[in-house]
Amino acid sequence: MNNYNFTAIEKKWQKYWEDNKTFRAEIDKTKPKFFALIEFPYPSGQGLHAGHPRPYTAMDIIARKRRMQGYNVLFPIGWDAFGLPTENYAIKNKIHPKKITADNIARFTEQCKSFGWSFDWEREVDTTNPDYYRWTQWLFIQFFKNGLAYKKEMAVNWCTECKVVLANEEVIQGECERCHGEVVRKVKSQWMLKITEYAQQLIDGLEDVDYPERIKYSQINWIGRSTGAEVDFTARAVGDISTDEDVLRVFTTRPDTLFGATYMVIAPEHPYIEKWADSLENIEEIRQYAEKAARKSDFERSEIVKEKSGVRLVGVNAVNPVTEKEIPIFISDYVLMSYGTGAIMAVPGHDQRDWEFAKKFDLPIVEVVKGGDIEKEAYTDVEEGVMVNSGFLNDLDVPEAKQKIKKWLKENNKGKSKINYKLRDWVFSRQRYWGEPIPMIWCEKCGWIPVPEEELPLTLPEVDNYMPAENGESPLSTLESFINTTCPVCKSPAKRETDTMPQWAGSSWYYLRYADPLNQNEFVSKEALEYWLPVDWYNGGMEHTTLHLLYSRFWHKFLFGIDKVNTPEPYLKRTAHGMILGEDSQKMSKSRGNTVDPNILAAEYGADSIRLYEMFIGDFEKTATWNTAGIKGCKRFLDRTFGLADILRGHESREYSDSLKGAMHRTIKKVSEDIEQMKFNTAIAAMMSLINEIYDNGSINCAELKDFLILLSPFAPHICSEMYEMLGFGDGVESETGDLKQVHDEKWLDFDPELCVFDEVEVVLQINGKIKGRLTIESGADKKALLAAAKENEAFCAALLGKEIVKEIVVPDKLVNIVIK
RNA sequence: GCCGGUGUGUCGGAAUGGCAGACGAGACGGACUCAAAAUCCGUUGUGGGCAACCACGUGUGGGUUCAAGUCCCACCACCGGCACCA
Repeated sequence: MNNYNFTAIEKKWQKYWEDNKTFRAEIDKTKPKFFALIEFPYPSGQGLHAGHPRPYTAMDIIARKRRMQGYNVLFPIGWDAFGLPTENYAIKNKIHPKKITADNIARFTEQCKSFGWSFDWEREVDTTNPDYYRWTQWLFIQFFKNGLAYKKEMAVNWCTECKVVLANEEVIQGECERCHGEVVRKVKSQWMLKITEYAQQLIDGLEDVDYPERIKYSQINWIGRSTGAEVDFTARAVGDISTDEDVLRVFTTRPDTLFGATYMVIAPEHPYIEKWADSLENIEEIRQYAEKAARKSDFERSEIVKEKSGVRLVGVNAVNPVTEKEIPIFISDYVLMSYGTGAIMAVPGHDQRDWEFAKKFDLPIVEVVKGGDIEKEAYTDVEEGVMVNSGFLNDLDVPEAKQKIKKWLKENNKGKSKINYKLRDWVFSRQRYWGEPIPMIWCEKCGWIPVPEEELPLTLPEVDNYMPAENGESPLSTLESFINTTCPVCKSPAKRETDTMPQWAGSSWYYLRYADPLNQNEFVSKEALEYWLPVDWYNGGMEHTTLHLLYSRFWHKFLFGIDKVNTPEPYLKRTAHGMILGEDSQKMSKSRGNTVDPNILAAEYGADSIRLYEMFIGDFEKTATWNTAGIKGCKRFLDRTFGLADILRGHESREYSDSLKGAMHRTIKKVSEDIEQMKFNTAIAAMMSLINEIYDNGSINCAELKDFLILLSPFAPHICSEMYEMLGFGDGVESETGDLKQVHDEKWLDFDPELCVFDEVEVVLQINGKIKGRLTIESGADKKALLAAAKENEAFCAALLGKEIVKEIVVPDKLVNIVIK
């Protein structure tokens, strides 16, 4: 058998698809639409790597199948092109990032096209194109106008290497996600987006979408809802009744344990510390502790997890609102200013951290819930346990006590029920060049004013040096011509914001732009929106679950709220693929030298072989280890597919032959169902089994080969198109020559469930669960017939002879098991 | 520490509670060839036996069941996420 000439074939069909705009998507209301989305790539200088083709081929298979099922498919591609690596490369090589980006996109485009993915290339978007980021800026202004973008002085994560502010989510174990530089805390004025306002909606919305449980679960955990109560304690200087009482508010999930609160702890950054400075005898010690805590990154703060540290505020005490006893106040870095109110009531009997702290500082531990041994550890069980030492709460169980104390707090104006979220607002400012300029103007008289929408895009100006300024500000801050402007409201001199947006900005709404990428008047037209949205199926990486996926859901919910989009959720269905590791089972990286260039392999084995291999490598949802040797099996399978032409018996047959009919129907069923569940590996295995059976059969007829090509075409579209044309398949299968007939114009195949079953099945005969023989019988035989047939089996009978039968288990088409004594 | 996931031949991996190892890779033997590659045929979990066959076998230990890779309990290892969240 000759190997097929994949180089020529793949070029030919790629050119055909491009010339004929085969995969162009246009609104057609006579057809159901299907919006298939992949995570658009960051066009890095390294080019496509082995990880890209896996998710892209997977969605391509689904998109191609949907087209054959009669859907009008939108399957777009674009470039998430702002970002640090490009900027760092620009700084190092003194090349404009725009130029680098253009080169990278050109390279990526060529590489993507050589895999034959059925993208609509006319809808390409590029987040760095002013026609695109004009609308990213416009969207920011909508956030601002609706009170969801605000500036805030805050301690931020500062990467000492990149000299840039990072979002909490970009800090990995105290290191910068990108450069692994040390991250410390630094106070800066930052633009923030109020994602917290959507915390509840982001949780609730998950009920209506088809996401895997593990994704819903991580998003819910990330948002971190907890229900409890805010309780107002009072605090005042010791022995000085003339001073005013201050209200020290805490958040607690255990208001039922209020009688056990024997001290309080506030965060080192708590504003009351300076307010109370005059009353505090040890203010210097307190300030020193606070300063030390501030210098530590969150990582370092959490590293000292075993040993609790803190300083007592000498001179100010608090009063527990129910016991009315005076209790001490401490500062400690285990209390975070960013969560709750920055202050806690400490209940050492029933919270392990408080318990450890109390042991260290020798503070009273009071049992208020019976059930544990608080000498040894805190008793935290809320399920069973009865209140004690708790005044009017005594003898209630925990849930009852929670209800009663909340009522009491409300009636006595000492607090109220409260829901808290771990989710924090999104730091949206970057002091970098290669990002969308934030379209805001600072006017001494009018405050922050957005750039008038008709002046958008606010384009990135040319600079000589892309390096952030030494003080950490954006390179734009050194550009007088950019900074100086006039206030759009009062026309007096004003200054522009010099921060740019984070990379997540452009990717938070790109799926919307795909619906209407060339629109110059709106970010997307109503008509396009109503036809194409929401996205029907979005596949991407697990690593974006709590970042990109949550951010874009937030933007979408905001837009839904101001009536700019028509659905509450952007994505109906989300799936996640596993990563591809290098041959050494390590994450692929240039420094490890274990990267794989899929284009080099495609040149050697053919794009269809690589597509197939990446789908065959293992369970799509799990990480997989690359093994170049494994491609051979897929290449052989395609060679054998091409060889089917040699054993084709004429062009007459319109129906499957008796010898292959069952196998054909079974494979159609298996492949159809497996694609829907993204079990591509077993779908391919089924087709391999079928081809083995065809070769065992010795020949194939025209109906069988044509349908085999239809089935395989989403996986290996080039070879299938070629054979389809070569063999003259199409409307009339008898044609010998054929015009350019395209396999993807065919209808996807149906199967007959009745024909999927085998005529005969082998049934296992067991005695006490041990296999004693096998029996071939027509499939579907009922229990009685099966048992009777089993008892006629000689070896089986012999084993049963003279034994007492206790039980007979018969499973049709599977087994007969007889339990004997 | 907490949460989630995974653990099956030499390797990648299959198995609605019903014949473990589909499919592929690799290896070995053979055919073709001057030879090699490619291709084709066969063998390939472990131990025992000339054989048909027998015993054992899905991280470890227990349990449920006529029947467990699959369900339950405890543990171990690895991978990923989170890091005192009141």
